[in-house]
Amino acid sequence: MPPRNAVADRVRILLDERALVPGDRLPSERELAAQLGVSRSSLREGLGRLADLGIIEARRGSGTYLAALDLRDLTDARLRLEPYAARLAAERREPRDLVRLDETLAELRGSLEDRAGFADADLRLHATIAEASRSLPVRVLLDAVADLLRHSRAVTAVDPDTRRATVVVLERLVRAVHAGDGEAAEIAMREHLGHVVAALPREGG
Amino acid sequence: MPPRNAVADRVRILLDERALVPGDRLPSERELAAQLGVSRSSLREGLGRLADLGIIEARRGSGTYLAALDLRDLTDARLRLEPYAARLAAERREPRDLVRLDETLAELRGSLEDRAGFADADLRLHATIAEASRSLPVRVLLDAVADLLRHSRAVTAVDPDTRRATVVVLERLVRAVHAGDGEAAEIAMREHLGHVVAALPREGG
DNA sequence: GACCAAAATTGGTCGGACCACTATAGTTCG
DNA sequence: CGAACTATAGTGGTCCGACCAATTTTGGTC
Repeated sequence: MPPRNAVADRVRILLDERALVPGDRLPSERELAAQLGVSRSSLREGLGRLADLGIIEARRGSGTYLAALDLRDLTDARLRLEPYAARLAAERREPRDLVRLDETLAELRGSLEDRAGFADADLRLHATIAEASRSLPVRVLLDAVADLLRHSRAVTAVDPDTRRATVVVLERLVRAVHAGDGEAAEIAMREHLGHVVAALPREGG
Repeated sequence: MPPRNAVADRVRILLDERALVPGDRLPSERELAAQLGVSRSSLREGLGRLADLGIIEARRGSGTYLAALDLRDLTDARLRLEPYAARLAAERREPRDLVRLDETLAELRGSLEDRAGFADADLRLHATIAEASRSLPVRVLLDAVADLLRHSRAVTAVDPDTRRATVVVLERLVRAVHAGDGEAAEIAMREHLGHVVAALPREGG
């Protein structure tokens, strides 16, 4: 997994807590650093990561602002990348990947009534698939996708029934990875993301 | 376009000049900063970007090392993403995108005998497509791809004839974007990348 | 109200200090 | 002589305070 910046994650959480919307201005770097209890240097390292991802935009002399993100575009991009990652994972996975996948699947089954926990386990499953693909580009790109996703709590199914359906598809995906069946894994992932698209909030009519 | 770090680019060039191979150790941060004439803080900002991309790996107490990159994996990932970007570009492009595409195409035609210049213009064309897609995820992801690509001079056709063939396909791509024909743009991009795959150096057999 | 200059605020860069960890060279001991 | 241990120097990671550059706000002037 690419290196992760703890400060970036904390900033993410903070933005989420304050329910900032695109265009909103973040607190100044000095203030944010104070609030998080880290130095401005470390904070800037985290902000830089978010800026590289296009999540925030810094304007010298003015401030740092939250950028807009179209969930449909993000899901469409995932729809192109992740089925490929699933195929690679099925073809290249190693024993430790299968163990992690099984564990994560168990967590998913145990979090059917816990939306946040379910979303968390879902992210972890996707990360494991990326890891198992043994492809640096895939890992880097899907890591960026995950970072973008973390900014939208709206991507997880609201009702438990939908979550149950999700688990069924993911079970099929994991089974395919176990079996080394790249084709089946790719199809399962595509179906899974198709459900994500369907659950997306409507827009513009 | 996502913010870019000038220091990261200079480090990239420096690594390229010294012909470092995966596993090689980079100079220490203090030394590298001195060589580039920037502060260690700024250098670290650039290195952080490269580390996020998985291009380098820092080991505390030991040093920073160049990671390995499988060009085939990278091209396969592009093959999934870029045709989609081309489709979006055809559907969403604005007049200024078309102007830039035409300019870049002209540069390509003029650099048939200049391998480095050709590679440069090629990268710019792909960046313009990403920009024209008007999709933040696509721009972020393809920007990362471009960063990974910049580490491999081996991706450009060696002989002028192949470059000529490349231009023909890219002309078709640009024409499709002009016409707003997403399907044709996607197909053209796929064909273009197919040629890239075919030109990849053989391995392991 | 319009315009302009000064001041405050903000992101960007810098240099230095210290910490945590590693690798290496010396030293000691069996 | 070799192995185990111990300084020691070197490395990336974090922090701090200062200054620079650009912008925004403020206050005055007409």
